[in-house]
Amino acid sequence: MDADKVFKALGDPTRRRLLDLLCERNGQTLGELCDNLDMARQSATQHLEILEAANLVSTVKRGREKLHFINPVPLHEVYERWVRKFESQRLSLLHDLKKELEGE
Amino acid sequence: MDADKVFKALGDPTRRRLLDLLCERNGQTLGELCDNLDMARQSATQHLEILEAANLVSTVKRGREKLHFINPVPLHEVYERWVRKFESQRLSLLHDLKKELEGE
DNA sequence: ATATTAGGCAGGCAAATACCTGCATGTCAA
DNA sequence: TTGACATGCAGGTATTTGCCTGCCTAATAT
Repeated sequence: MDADKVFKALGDPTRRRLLDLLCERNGQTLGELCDNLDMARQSATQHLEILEAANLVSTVKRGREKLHFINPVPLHEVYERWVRKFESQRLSLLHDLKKELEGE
Repeated sequence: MDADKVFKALGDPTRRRLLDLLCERNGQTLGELCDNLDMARQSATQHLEILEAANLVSTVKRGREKLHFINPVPLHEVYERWVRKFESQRLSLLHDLKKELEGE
């Protein structure tokens, strides 16, 4: 997994919206996704390309349509490698702050 | 929580590195953090400002030093609102794909 | 067969981003 | 008090990003 691509992909609200849309109904076409986006089709295409490069979305061609499927695996890996690590610090934050304010 | 600020903040590798550094040792000064970054001090400052605006880092002044503390709460909220939601789709992906390829 | 529809390709532009340098301020220590 | 050190402030620039328009191809429908 390319963590940088995943984080960059998630860094844009339009792309998170796309993932949301696919979460509501998986396998939507480009056109269907565009209907919910308020931007030109080509702009949406570029966002979907970024999501695909990050492996967050997979596509399948069916006739002249392109179907989009969400892939949650990279998100889980991001969580495992990044979020959990920082969560374990949670309880110690206030303690650290206090110690520092007291001049250690 | 401003989800957009958090995601944007996490979208840069330098800022993730900063969080990593603070995870190793909380409460580091700007100078200490810079020593591990290979960029000008002012660049690091800008990254830290973004992390602070996203509430991922809190700072305390002690004399002429500025101490930085990681705040894992927004990360947990991001996980709750975003990652878990998509994880629940995991098992259905292959099923959806199969269905679509068969022409539904 | 031809019109319509779904999507791809190429290029162009303005704003945001991630760097930088130079100078100013405030704190500590000799 | 004066020099060294930690950080803040103010631009300046090159690259990336997100959006667009215009045209092209391929598949379906009439």
